[in-house]
Amino acid sequence: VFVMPQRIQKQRLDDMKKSAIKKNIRISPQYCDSVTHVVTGFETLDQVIKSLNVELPEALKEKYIVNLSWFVDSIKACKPVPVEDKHRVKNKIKQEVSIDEEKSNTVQNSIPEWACQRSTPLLHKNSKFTEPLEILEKFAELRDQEQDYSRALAFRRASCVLKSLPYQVSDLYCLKNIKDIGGHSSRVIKDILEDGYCQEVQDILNNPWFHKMKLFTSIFGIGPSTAKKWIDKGWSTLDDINIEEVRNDWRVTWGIAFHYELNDFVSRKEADIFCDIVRDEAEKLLPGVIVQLTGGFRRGKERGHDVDLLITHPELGHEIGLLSPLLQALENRGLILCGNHERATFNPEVYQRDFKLSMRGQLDHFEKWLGICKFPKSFKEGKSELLENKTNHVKAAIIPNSLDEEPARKLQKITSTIDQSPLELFKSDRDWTARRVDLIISPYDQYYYALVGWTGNKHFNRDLRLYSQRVLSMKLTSHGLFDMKKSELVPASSEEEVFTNLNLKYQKPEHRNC
DNA sequence: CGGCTTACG
DNA sequence: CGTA
DNA sequence: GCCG
Repeated sequence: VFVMPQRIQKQRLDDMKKSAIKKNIRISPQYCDSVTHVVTGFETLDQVIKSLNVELPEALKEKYIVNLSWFVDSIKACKPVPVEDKHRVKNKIKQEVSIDEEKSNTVQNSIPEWACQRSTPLLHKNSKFTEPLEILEKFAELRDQEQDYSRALAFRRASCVLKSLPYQVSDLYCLKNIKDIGGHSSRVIKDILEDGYCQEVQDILNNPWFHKMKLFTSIFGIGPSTAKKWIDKGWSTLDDINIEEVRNDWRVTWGIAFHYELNDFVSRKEADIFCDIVRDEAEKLLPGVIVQLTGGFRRGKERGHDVDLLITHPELGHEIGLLSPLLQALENRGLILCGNHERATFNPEVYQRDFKLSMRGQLDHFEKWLGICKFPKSFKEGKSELLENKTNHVKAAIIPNSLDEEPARKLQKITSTIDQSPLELFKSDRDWTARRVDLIISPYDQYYYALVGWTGNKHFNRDLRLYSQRVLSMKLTSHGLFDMKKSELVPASSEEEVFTNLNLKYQKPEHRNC
């Protein structure tokens, strides 16, 4: 037996040779005519021939060219075992090429260039690459310098295309012909393939600045800019934050006080129960109303950071005026902590510029409420009926967005309606948990565009909108689709129709986790 | 070397 | 600038 | 950062 040393770890090679000699398997120190078996770490015959550099490759045909498994089996059996098919090293030149072609063909055929043309499930086979890539995305996003926002996008696109692959990436060859994975992302994937980790990513994870940024930007109302200012003040933890020095914004005030709960996960059960309650209350006010849970939960996630509810009515216009009494009803049930009601503002000035004229024509009914709700702890066990007789709840601060009030007056209104400071309230004995909630009202003729927009995810929307613009010369928003060539709105009466209008295959919500 | 989703407060 |  |  001659064992070719290439592609075999030196220690392993020595160990195996020693074992073989012990078992009376004769090992030849070099290749020669008397050799009957050639053991190799190479995968194809042509590599073997090339490496042996023999004058007469024909002579090889009379010998067994086998892989390490034959050698291992033989050592186990204490004698050279019969050569089976699984042991043979095959001349895979042709096969290899055809596999590669096949791969690149399937890549070209089944991996379309736009994320909105692909199916991207929540669970996929390449998390060990996508998670580090998304660390790089987050880092670039937080760094927030000149081109960083777009660099973040590039990492997200690389991650996104890997999520849509039906197979696990096992070598860099898998990446050939795949778009959006360039030099940097390839290097990250290569590192993970070779070492199991990527040092660049590890450095970010060990970077204290990154952790401070992540902590501060996780506060509702705090973005990269404010977070940086806070770090420059020398603040590192939530306790370092001096509330006196902080922007007087209701989101920040409540966001800091309830940071722990707001960053906890909302379970699907809680979201469903809350959605049912809102639907009940809305139905009382407006029979026939549609209340749809959207966001991550609609995409199949079991946990989320907020609850998004999209509300409409099949009769166009019937949804007008629903939100205020609905919020009142929710407050009467002790469910509302604070929030901001964005009333539809019909501003004639927007008619001054081009296509927006058409987009905004139907915009005057747009209404939403972004806020924090009080979810009774009973939600988690699924006992929603308990909250009916709740009495001892704190009065809610609903901030009206009406034009006759100055900002200062609005802020005063918050503090005057609340008996305790947010922090005291957080520390007090409660039977509820603070949860971020978005309530969105949509007129029915915009509803299916709103449904797509509010179902997300964020990257799916970005991609969908860019695709609309670039490929179709159409402008997509959560209010509608505008054909810029024909200068007209394209209606949709189902979610499927939104995709048809965009010349796309329908993607189920569960497949929009880009 | 330009472009990177779109809209609201 | 921050939110979706 | 990656593409056209």
